Amino acid sequence: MNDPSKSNSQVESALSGTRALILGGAFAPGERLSEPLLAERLKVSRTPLREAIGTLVQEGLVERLESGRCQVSSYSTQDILDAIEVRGTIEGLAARVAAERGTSDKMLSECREILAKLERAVGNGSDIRFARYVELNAEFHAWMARAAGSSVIEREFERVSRMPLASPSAFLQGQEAFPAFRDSLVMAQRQHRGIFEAIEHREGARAEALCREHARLARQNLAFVMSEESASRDSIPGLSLVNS
Amino acid sequence: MNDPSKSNSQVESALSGTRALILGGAFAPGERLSEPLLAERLKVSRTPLREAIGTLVQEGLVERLESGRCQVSSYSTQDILDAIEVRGTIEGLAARVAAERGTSDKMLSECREILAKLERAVGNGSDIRFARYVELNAEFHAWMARAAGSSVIEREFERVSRMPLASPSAFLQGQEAFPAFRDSLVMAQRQHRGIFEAIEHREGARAEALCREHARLARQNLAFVMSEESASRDSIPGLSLVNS
DNA sequence: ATTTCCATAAATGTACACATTTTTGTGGAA
DNA sequence: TTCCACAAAAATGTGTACATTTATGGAAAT
Repeated sequence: MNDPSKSNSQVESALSGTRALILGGAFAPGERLSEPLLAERLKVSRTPLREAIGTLVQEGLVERLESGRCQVSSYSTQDILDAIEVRGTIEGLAARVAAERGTSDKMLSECREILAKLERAVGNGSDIRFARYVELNAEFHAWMARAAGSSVIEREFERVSRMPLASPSAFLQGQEAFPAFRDSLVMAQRQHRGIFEAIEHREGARAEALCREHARLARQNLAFVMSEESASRDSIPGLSLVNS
Repeated sequence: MNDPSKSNSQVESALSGTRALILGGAFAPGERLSEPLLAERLKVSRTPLREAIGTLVQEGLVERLESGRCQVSSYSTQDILDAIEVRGTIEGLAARVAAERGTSDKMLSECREILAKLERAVGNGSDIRFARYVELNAEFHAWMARAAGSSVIEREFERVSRMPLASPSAFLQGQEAFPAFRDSLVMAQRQHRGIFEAIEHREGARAEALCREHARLARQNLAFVMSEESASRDSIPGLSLVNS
């Protein structure tokens, strides 16, 4: 809806195709990309493919070597933790500014509605509608991005949300079977409420601190999916790029 | 030094050329760019020019319309204030992490040297070596980017430093004649010292708060160059893009 | 005078060819 | 064996043509 994704353009096709290949583990971390080969594989010509690769470079999924060649990125666990910290920091900024500068009644009631739906999706904690939760969680975060009322902040917010493996729902795919994740969702929803309240009552510092801590929930999720307990190590998009 | 800028490539030439034209006020804010015309003007073909424009879009200097055309960005004063706030926030994150995780002796002494040079450049406050100060100031900020010891944070740090009109030295060009600016530099140098001390003594919260406040010095500089008192409204690169 | 519509002009998106650079692999010398 | 040089192969950088989309401007109708 928000994303006008001109899905019938060659560059869009190259972008989503390459991204899917990388996140799906079709390349080893550090593996070089060949434009001619990739272009043939994706049925696009090199021109739009190169533009797509440029986008992936700035997203961080691909790195450009000095020679001009590109390689698939490789992340350490620490890299992901740092990216989560960056996201929490920017989200915290957005929330603080939203609180300090104030938010319209219309925005506030929009958020109340999202929160109510989230609570319904979480239910009593044992019968979570998982996919629905992920969708609404994304809505809540999009709301926060807008809440600051600043296009500059919104822009940065969206950028850091796209950092590989740092997105709010990066580790939520197909984990619904694990009780630890359900608990995590209940906790997250409490924090959503807290963040909203802080913004509503113009408590900037509280909103910021809660946002940072909220982002840090992703740490636990990361630790869990990296553990042996989770059989889904390669069901999480992009997790194959994590080395140490 | 740090920037390997392959200065003899066509895309580099297109990039610096277009950037210079925009910052120099060759286009009105909101003016559409024509690839064929620009290409001819810069003596490059459309292929590298398009890549350069893509970079400028992600820098924020150019916006892409839905039709695919591009236009030169237009900023409100608030946009710049917000960008400064974003920069202060990320710099604060870097400083906090540097303090919390600790910084090597080698890094610390590197910074001490930069600070000593800065103090010499500032002198007693009345005979500031302006250009030298700007150069060393950039060094200090580059040091902070590295100090966190995280490539992810360093990357974001550098990104936000490139946001138009939000860079640490965006408003320092050719303002040396004004006493208010000299005072600002003395103040800034005090803050540099404070940030360094906080990092050295592992005082994360202090380092973060000081960084944020340090970035906000740019607000005053902005207010000053926007005032009538400053005759240099169009000697500052990019200031012609500011409307309200 | 204003609006609508259409023809024309111009811009963007894409493919492809070719020059240049980088990588790769082989063979010979230390 | 290991190292170096060099030729072959392959990749990237760039120019350009062309198809398609979008913008422009003027004529006709209201």
